[in-house]
Amino acid sequence: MMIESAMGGAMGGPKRGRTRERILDLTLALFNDRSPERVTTAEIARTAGINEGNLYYHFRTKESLVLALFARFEDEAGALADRGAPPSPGEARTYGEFLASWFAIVWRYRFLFRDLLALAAESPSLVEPIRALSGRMRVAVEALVRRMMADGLVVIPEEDLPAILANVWIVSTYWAVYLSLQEGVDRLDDTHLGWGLNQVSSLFRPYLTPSARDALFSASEPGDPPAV
Amino acid sequence: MMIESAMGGAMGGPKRGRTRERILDLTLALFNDRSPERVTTAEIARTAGINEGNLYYHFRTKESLVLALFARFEDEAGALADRGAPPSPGEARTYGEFLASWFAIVWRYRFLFRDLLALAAESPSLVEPIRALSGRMRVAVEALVRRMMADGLVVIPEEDLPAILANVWIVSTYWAVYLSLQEGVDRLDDTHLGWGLNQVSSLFRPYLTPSARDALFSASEPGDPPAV
DNA sequence: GTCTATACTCTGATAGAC
DNA sequence: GTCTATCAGAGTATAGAC
Repeated sequence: MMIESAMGGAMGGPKRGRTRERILDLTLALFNDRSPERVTTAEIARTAGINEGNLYYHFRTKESLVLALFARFEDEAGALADRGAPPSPGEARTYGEFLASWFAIVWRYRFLFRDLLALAAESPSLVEPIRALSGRMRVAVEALVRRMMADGLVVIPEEDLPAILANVWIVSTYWAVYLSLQEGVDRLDDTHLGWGLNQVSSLFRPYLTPSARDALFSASEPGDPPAV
Repeated sequence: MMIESAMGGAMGGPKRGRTRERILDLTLALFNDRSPERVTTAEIARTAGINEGNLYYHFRTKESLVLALFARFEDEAGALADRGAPPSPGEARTYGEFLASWFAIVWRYRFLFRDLLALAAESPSLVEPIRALSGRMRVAVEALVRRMMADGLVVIPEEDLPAILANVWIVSTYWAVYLSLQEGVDRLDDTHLGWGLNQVSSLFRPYLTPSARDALFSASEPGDPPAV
């Protein structure tokens, strides 16, 4: 991510110590397509065009691949969470953009979310990081929503808030499963992100103040049906 | 379920051709606890107190165990879906009870929902049944909601309905993951069902007419926090 | 119906030459 | 850094006696 620019000259060889990154990239793609359990190290090596022994030079265990990808994800998600709410509080559109950023990250690393419990069970060292990150996002989302309330964009009874926040987490994590299963979408792509965003924003819709209804989520085109 | 009472006398031997059912029962428990992928046939046999060879007499493949359990689930879910909406339309409480029945079934067979996509990938013969059943429930839920609308319990703009129905599916399927991950509930049990029910009903809450707010979901005690 | 013994395959992982 | 073996273990499944 920030390593790219740190490399010296020598653009000659297509591989310049980048094998590791290449492996991670295509492993992410494979894991997203199926779960890690159903992707073998042999397949990863073959896809990378290298030998299995070589793969194990770069990653001594299969789990370390998952760990490395989680670290990548954590970097991106953490940066977003720390950045917290969007810079200009009054600007309604930015809320939607924050949500869109979060969605894009979750989408990029969606294999992590397909079966979080299984992931935690197989990589116990991930249990705490997962929980921590999940909690961090939960706090960020709550802060965001409270700012929306303070800005008068939305009116939510205090007692309704916890349930809504939990539903935001659930829907923003698992909308893709619904889409691929119920709507028969075999291979999801970026165009379906808008649909997921709409599902989440629909959780807030009944609470929106009239003025906010127009401004909010205008970036994600609320009414869009999935491009199936 | 209805076989129990059909058995003749001979209560002497604890096993009376029931080994198969016993296997299914404990396999369901094991699968619910971890996914099928992480439960071995050896473990199933050991838990059943029988030999592995014997297990293979009753179920020639591991997949047939999953298939048999899905068939069980399908029976229960199908019966509920066909029964459709509750008998007495005017009675608000019955809507909540229908939802509760659905929840109980999903809960009993929760391993099927933990990673539906993986399940479909590994048992291609389940793809259509899963999709069909999922669609059937979708229709049943929509009919239910429309009756609630007709009965004046709830007021939902037509354009909001599709998103809400999708969210009902998503939340009612994956609330348990949120609970165990975010709230740190290690072993979920029936007492947490109320929490899940509340999450789903909270999707309708802002649309409820004042009179319905009191009557509806009174069985599930809306405000209940999870008994963590 | 149940057990013993065994076969076969897949997969993650290691050792060591180049 | 990369490749060629090669291994050990797990896990599904079968054959056949009782």
